[in-house]
Amino acid sequence: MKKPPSDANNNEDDVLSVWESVPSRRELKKDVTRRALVKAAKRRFAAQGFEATTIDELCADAGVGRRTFFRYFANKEALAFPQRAERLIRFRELLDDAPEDQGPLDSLRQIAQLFAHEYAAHRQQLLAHQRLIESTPALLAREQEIDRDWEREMAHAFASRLSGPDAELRARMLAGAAIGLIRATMRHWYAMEGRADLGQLGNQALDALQDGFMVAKR
Amino acid sequence: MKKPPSDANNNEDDVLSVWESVPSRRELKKDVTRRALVKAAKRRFAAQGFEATTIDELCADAGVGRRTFFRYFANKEALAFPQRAERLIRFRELLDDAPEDQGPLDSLRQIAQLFAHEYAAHRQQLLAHQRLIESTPALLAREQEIDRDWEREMAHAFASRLSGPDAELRARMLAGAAIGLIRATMRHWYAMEGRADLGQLGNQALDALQDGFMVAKR
DNA sequence: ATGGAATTTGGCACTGAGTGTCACTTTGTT
DNA sequence: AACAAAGTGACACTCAGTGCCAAATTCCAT
Repeated sequence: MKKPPSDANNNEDDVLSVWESVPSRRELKKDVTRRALVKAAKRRFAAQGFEATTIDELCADAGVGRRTFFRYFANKEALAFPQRAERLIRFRELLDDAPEDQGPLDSLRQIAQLFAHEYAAHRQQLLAHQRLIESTPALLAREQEIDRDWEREMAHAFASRLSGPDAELRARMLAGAAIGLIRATMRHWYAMEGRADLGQLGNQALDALQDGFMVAKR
Repeated sequence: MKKPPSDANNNEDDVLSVWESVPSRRELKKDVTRRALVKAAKRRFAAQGFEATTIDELCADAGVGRRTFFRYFANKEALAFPQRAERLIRFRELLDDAPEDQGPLDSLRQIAQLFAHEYAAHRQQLLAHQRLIESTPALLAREQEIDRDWEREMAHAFASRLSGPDAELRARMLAGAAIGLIRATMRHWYAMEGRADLGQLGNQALDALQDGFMVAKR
């Protein structure tokens, strides 16, 4: 669970690799177990649905004790978002790596374009995943939890780029509006079975956020 | 569970009352039970916290069988939002009753001002409630579920006021951004212990949504 | 290679949420 | 008063999630 087992003696490998840990035998095995559980979940969720799948079944599939399962995943829902942590980290890095001289929304726009391409490339997979989520209240709740993670990340990144007295507040407001807007956009894309141009949708959405929702006032 | 027990014969009472049901003896009793459960929950959640409170305890407090509890509330979380349905209905009515010649965001602004006043009036109560929610993951999830209800309501109301080809999409985007923005604003207000002027915060938030988040682009 | 320390594992027992069923009671209707 | 409908509570059950502990595995130093 901890990266450096002991820093008394370092292998010579670490000299070149920039602080990337060597996949010790234990780590390898854990990875295998984790993958086995995720794989089993993937199959069973698709075949039987989320709620009808019992943790015991998954443990049996993966050849793992029931108690062990909960050392890998905090709960059944976590199985449906196995990449949650990694994705969040990546998003943070993208935000951090954005050019200093770029406005928050411009950075976000650029990142959105990147994701739009990736999503288009994995369209079928994503559609199936979303169908699972949307048919399962518990998973919808988790998805929103994930959105809050991303919102926090955005608010943090934006706050460091805004100035003024209530920069913190404005950053949080912007992040909140952005994530709400993005989620709505994604829902639309999913509703269209991923046929719409996500990059274009994203731009349209961020345009509105940037320049205002100019709603006809009669 | 159904409003008209039978429409073969109506009491003469119904002639004047505009489709308001008479609180029959059964309804009265159900109301008492419901209130007893909510009251018990209120006390115990405040005293022991949400998770440490067991449904059996609440049933004992209310003098009600365990099985009966689940006929009144779908789950333990529902106890923390006993007004959920009523509040949603009221919000819908406020949206519906908004002047025809008013832009969606202007209607929203007006409703926000109304809520701002009410929230300020019940500050202490709301702060306590929010503290409970924010200390309980399960309740946070439910709160977001409620936000989605409100978002849907807004999207529906906005869609009927927008025109153009993708009015539906723009309505959903606006609603998504609005609810995200409002939630962020509320969090700020709660974080300030409700000392900030919520009406002013709301206006500031909606200004940004209407005129755009003019973020410094260097 | 080997022994001891640290980590991982899985079995067991337990709590608590939520559901199906059914007999019993209460309320409404005639 | 009698019959029907609605509401109640007890029982039994499934399943998620947790604490505990002894056995197994991996790591590390010699």
